[in-house]
Amino acid sequence: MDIQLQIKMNERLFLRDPEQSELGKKIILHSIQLIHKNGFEAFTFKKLAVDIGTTEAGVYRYFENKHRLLVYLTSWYWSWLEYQVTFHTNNIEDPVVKLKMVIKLLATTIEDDTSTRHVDESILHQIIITEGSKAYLTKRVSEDNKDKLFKPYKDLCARIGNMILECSPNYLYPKSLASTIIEMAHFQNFFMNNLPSLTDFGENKDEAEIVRFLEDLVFSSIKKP
Amino acid sequence: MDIQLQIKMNERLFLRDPEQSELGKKIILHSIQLIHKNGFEAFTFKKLAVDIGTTEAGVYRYFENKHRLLVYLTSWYWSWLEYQVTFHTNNIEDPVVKLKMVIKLLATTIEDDTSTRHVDESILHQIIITEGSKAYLTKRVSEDNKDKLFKPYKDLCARIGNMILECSPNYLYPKSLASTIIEMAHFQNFFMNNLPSLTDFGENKDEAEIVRFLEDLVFSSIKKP
DNA sequence: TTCGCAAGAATAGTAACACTATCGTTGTAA
DNA sequence: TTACAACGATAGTGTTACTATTCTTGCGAA
Repeated sequence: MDIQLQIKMNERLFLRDPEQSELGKKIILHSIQLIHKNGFEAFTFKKLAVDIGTTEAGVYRYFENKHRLLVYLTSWYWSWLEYQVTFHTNNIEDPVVKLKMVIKLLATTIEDDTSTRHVDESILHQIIITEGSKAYLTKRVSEDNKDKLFKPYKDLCARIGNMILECSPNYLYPKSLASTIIEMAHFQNFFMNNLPSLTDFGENKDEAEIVRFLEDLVFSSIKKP
Repeated sequence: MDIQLQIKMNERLFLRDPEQSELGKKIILHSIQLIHKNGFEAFTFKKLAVDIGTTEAGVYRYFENKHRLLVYLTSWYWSWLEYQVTFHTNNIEDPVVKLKMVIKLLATTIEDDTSTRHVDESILHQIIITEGSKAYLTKRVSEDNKDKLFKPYKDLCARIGNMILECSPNYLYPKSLASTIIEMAHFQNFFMNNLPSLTDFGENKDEAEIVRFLEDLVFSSIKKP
């Protein structure tokens, strides 16, 4: 079975749809590699163009600027992750089991998904950990939000919020708890690997411990008194 | 009583100590205003120099580059906040009351502290919310960490972790919970004001609700079963 | 009183970055 | 065959992120 997964992206994210051409796919593939290698600050369209074998102008035909490209990548990631969540929680009745599955998906490094050939999800996951929040921590948030650029993130958050309510209909902060899980799944991972004294996982550097921490956090909070 | 508070900063943060001269203090004061106004991405030493009435080269004599200046500001903020925590929890015996005070200090906008004339803490607080994590979300984290640039952040985190242990000596994740509180105090605030559907506080936009959420999160987690 | 020096002002210069514009080529769909 | 879209090639502009040099001023020690 060789099914290719295509994610429909918000058209405001790009000037020309990168999924629709070879050059476009190369831009996605190589930008992920370059950002992962040098970090978003050091990433430029010039370097990307050289890497691909095209020109700066070529890249600019697809994306307005590098920030938009980052928003595109994060957006793609959250959409893909919501698909993963849907897929892996399908047919599970117990909302507690569902929520545990979500936490695992959020906090565990994913193996590369072969159904999306031009994206390496495990590298993208690393990028989102380090650069993801830069997509919205800007003066442009509100504008970008009006253009619905953060919809995938918000959809995922809403879905997790609903699972929390399924577990515990009276819990007061489902959405905030959902965004907390999402952010902390990434931040605790970053801290564990880079500033370990901010976590309790510095010794083993084991993602499974982050999962346990998050499960403890969530289920203590939503359990009825 | 007119007592001036002076925070001893790590010398690697600057080339020349900005606290020791008028120009230095102006750099701090105006950089806070400019970053708040235009965001860190749009902030440049050129603009800062014009704003102050000096030259680019003048600013470069104090700070290596704008990232270092950001690290300086965040570092200053965390030191100042730890001082606030020490001050406001002094003589409080009950660790639960102490922890509640900390959450309040973290999640509530602080009035300007007149004992530090060249820093407006309430604006700085806003900056840390939006730009704070950019100080460490870089490829340079490990190097900067070796230079102990994040010590104030880590100290605060350790202190809160210890309070958590005072409340509940058997709790398994005091440091991770501490960093979670710190980060979420800021992120939930940012979300509330910019991406409200990621929170449960969009209607009233009241910081007190963030405090209640965090208190619920913390005390549910550390309460013994 | 002047000498020496550090802080800052003034100015200039460079490489990289973030774009924008123009023009020519090529493949393909009408 | 022709018309157009995608891309390559090239050029150019203003800004950013620095570095370097020279000059002025004020201040403390000799």
